[in-house]
Amino acid sequence: MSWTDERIDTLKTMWEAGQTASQIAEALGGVSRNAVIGKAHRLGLQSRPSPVKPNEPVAAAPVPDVPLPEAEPEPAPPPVVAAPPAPPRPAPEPVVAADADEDEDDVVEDDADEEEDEEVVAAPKREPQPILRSVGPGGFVRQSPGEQQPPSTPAPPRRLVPAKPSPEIAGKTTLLDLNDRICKWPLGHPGEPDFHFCGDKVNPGFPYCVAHCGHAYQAQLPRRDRRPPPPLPFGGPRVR
DNA sequence: CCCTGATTCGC
DNA sequence: GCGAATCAGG
Repeated sequence: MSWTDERIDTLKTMWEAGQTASQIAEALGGVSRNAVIGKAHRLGLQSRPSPVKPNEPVAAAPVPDVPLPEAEPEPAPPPVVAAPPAPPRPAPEPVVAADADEDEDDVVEDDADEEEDEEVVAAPKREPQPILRSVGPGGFVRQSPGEQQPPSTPAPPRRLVPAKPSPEIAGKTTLLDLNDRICKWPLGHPGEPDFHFCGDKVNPGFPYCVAHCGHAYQAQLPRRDRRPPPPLPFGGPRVR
């Protein structure tokens, strides 16, 4: 694979959106995580908080010694005397109940008021899905060599709550929502306000849902009668 | 172990 | 320019 404008655009967009190199590589397809990172750097994309990167080299000139004769009234540091510090901070007790002490006399009528009792479930850890042999709309059959992950426990019936992105993009599948099991087919163009992804369940084994697999994977037709308008994931060349 | 990004270096 | 190999932190 080569770095076409589209692919670079995708890389930039996703990188800036905070996607991991692995995710980007997977979305792009045909490239490794390293390739993505390498390219990102060559493009001059700013590195995001990486695990291995404490801080700047030695920058800070070890400011000489500022004796500060009469410095500020430094609160007496704990005179080390084996004084078992305060173990305070009892249980923070994750309170949810707003008022329980004051306002004992609540009105006794509205209890049907079910606010969003968000049950924040940890980030959707991506876990392999049971691979199901699938057949694309065009009748193609995926015959992957030796890359079929073994089945694993299906995700438990958890209710995922979106981290509440921006109001206008609510309901849309954004870059941040991408994972292994939703259709990554792009709708719109990166950078545009309503750019989002299909978001349907993927055709197992593919990055797109069944419908979009139909667009992405075309049966090879004789050159003579091949359709010009190609798939162009991620919007393809910007048309404005 | 897994993950992450950074860097190096042969191509 | 590219990306595998390697490194190193979490």
